[in-house]
Amino acid sequence: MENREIAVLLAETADLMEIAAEDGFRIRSYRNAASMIEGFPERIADIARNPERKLTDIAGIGKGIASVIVEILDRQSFERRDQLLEKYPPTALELLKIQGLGPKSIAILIEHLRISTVDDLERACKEQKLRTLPRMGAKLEEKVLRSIEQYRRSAGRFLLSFATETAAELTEFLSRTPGVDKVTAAGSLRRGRETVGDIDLLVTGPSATDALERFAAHPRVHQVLGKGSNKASATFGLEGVQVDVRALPVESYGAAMQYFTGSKEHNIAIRQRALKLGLTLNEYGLFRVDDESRMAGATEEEVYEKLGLAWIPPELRENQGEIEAAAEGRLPVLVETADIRGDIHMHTRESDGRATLQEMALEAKALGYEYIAITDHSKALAMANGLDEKRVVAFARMVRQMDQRDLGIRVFSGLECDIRKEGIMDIEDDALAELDFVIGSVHSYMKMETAEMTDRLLRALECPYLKTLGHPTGRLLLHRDPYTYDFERIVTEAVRRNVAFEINASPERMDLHGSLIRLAKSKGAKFTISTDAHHPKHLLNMRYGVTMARRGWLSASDILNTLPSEQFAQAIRKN
DNA sequence: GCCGTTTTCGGCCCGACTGTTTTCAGTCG
Repeated sequence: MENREIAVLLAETADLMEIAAEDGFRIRSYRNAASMIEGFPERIADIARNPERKLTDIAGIGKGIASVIVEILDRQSFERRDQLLEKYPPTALELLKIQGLGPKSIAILIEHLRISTVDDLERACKEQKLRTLPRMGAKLEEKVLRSIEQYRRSAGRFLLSFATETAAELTEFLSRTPGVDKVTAAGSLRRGRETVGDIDLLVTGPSATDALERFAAHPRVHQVLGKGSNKASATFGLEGVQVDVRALPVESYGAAMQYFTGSKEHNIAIRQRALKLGLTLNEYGLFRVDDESRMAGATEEEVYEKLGLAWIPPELRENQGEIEAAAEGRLPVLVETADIRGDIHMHTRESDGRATLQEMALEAKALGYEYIAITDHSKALAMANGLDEKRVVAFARMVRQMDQRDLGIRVFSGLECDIRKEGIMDIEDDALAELDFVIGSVHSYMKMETAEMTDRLLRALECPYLKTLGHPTGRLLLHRDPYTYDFERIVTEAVRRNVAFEINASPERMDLHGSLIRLAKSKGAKFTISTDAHHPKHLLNMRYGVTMARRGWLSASDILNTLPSEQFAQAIRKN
């Protein structure tokens, strides 16, 4: 059983406990344990099995949850969860995703109206049954109906790239308000999560509140959800993403940035730390508890500093050890987009790309890269006009004979070679030997059993020409789950064979996930970051790969394509 | 249910907004 699955069981149980109105602190413990487990770099199942290790050594896991985990590993559930599921239908968890309804209301709806699905809820609203219940009225019925519509339209989450572009559009728009000095995006967008639920924009300046009016009147605002003197909320654009704009006094801007960037878990830990120092932190500033005097608030740096911490990059703020690292001065220097010297996964018209090698190379050069690798598909992807051995060899020769001085950028001959069902590389070794750089990727049979997929990848790793595993988990965000295999085993074998892990920067993939990157790094893995571009404009997506790398705590030295061209060529030379 | 360099018991993060109220519970971030 994987960490993510254990975490889901604990988190869902916490939700049910909330509906059952159990002790809030106990619920928080379950949630906390779930989030620690989800981000934990080792497999919890392995630790539980190892007699020399103790689950209770993990922060947030004590005796109670340790025994729950053992039970989960044994039978995929545990006693308290079973009891709650007898009382409440599992579909009740979906109701929690409806904005405006919380656990208390849901408990009442289940008890009085036997509501268990979103469809039930919609019917009850339309039949005006909610208003018969305590503390519920006509306005709530309307609000819930709107929330249901929103929920169905978007499933509530959006790609980071979409949120980034939307935030940029609105930031530009709001910045043009007279008397507005600064507009900044906060929230999970700033932390670089691969999907975000809503967009938080913070505005400051002498007339910051004018920006709220201006926002509410924006032609692409779909529906204003609320507007006061400090905050305006609205759904925006065709997709209906929720945007919150907050106006803040300049002396609170840093505290607000800290507060609204989150994560929730990070903030709780930070505020606990503040209390231990006799301080209290809220979105307006850092204050002494005894005389309420202001200690900090204008900038984030000053808030962290007064708490005895180095400034923590937003990508790390998940309460996964970053606070301890900041206290001890051992935060990593994270990789930046400017560190990347070459994009080494891209396609051309030779397979399913939209541009020629020259067009891709010129765009890469314009972006300041020193080198690229052209990595078209192999023949298994017939639909993509993948290359067979003959074309592979011809392409490698063509690149070798090409006068690259004219292009002004070095071009490595590469291939994204399909890893076939049995783990065999799609192209014969003697053809691969002609190339500078081979990526191995899975594109088919992604629903294999874990053990079978592990064997498949182990077999692929035996190929002496393989340099990188492309999009290593195959996930498509909001669309397709990652395929499963024994990740640690593959990491160990990849490290032994000097095969790197690709961090695929395509906004639909952002594959690997941050916690897997961190796990792989802890085992000594190396990485590449590439866009998998099928068009020159896709080369701009590099930032999303770098964001993922940062969420995996990587420095430039962990990443092969931060090397200068000659050293990179050395690094990918055949073993 | 977790945790501890004051503690193995008694704490556990903080504030705004809203709707349904006549003083506040519930929800959200």
